[in-house]
Amino acid sequence: MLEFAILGLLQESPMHGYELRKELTAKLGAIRAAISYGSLYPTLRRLQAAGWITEAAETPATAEEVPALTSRRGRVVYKITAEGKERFAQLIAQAGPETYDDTGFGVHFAFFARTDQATRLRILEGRRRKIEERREGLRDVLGRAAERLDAYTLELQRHGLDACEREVRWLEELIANERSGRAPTVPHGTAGGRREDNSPPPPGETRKERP
Amino acid sequence: MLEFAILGLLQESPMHGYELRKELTAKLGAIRAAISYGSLYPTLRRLQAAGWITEAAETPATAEEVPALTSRRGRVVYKITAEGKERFAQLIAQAGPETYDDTGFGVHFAFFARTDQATRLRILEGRRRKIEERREGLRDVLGRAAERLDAYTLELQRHGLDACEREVRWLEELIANERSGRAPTVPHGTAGGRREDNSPPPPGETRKERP
DNA sequence: CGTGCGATGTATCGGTCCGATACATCGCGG
DNA sequence: CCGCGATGTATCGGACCGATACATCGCACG
Repeated sequence: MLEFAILGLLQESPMHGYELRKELTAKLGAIRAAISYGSLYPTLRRLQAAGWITEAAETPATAEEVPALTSRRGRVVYKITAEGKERFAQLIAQAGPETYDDTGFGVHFAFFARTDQATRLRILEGRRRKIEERREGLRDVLGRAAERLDAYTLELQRHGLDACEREVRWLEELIANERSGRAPTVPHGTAGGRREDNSPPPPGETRKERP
Repeated sequence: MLEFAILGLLQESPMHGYELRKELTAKLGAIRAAISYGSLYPTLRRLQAAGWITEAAETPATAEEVPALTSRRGRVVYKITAEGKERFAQLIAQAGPETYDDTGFGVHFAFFARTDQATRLRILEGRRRKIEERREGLRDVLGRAAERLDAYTLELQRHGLDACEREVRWLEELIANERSGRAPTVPHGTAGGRREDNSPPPPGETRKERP
């Protein structure tokens, strides 16, 4: 998951670890707490070893300079390689079961702007299926096993069930939207859909809407 | 977290691993997917080594019998020890930061029937605080950084924000309910609050309703 | 002027938990 | 009688977290 997210972010621009974490936190804030350095740095090493990212060595001020004072480690900027882009595309295409769990789905969704429509639809539907299953499980427990459980546990299940139903509805809207070929914005009542998205030209896909 | 849940469940009755997993799944179904054996069995060993649970050896049919045919491993039933109960009480009392994250809160909530009212209140309020912080973070991103993010990412944040607001409201209700000393049931429309819970005498608290 | 502190920045270590895998037993239907 | 799905215990490698350590930079406050 982290691998996927890093590869996705580095496609927008080269970054160093600290920055990467901040961007990750901003982009995935709805999904999970801040990523830990204890996973970030080892993963960066792994990706570099695999050849999917490379160090881009912070502009050393016209060479000559920098007399290695105190060894001056400085920030390590990473950028994605061609192989890395390939890897990312491959990770998008093949959807394992982990693509539909809470974190996996969230991360994939966050990079939908770099995902082609067919895949978006597939992921959205897979997620819906998974949530529907969880919902049925909760309904079962609330129906059949209700007597065995205490009031607090039951309340927890009810709240969970509520969240499931809500998410299914959300997914339905997104799927319908996606099928009709329109932009992602869902009619939300408040917080009217800002559109525009002046981000860097989404490479290849997403540019269905030709001006 | 797993340690806490196991100790909590084994207080209701002795169980073997497989059974434990099923009960865990039923009780925590709203929170997380089924627990993995890859964590369950090692944790059981750890708890046993610490002296918090012991093997209760499935009734060996009046001894003598069982000629070790094919070594007959059979099911291993665990039960909680006095030290284990102490440990559980201690884990309830001390609330670290992990008590308020999604999983930690869920697990603690699931055992609220074994938690005294003051602690319930403290946990509920801690959780509310945490969710409010997450909510503010999302509002910030949706306000300030909205232009930098693509439409899908924004939609994800909106959905997350929605979930936060909903959970805060849920917590408010629970807290109000708790303060007024009443039972946990939240006015939900459907599924009126069943009470009873004939499990072993909840130690000290929760037994407001004496027959 | 210095000094200390919070933000920036890289890195490791131990521990928890997951997913895959393996393997044995039991009861039941074909 | 055979297979197959449920029951049941167990291990291994890997992902990720939380705590911790340490170094640099800028600036506010004395």
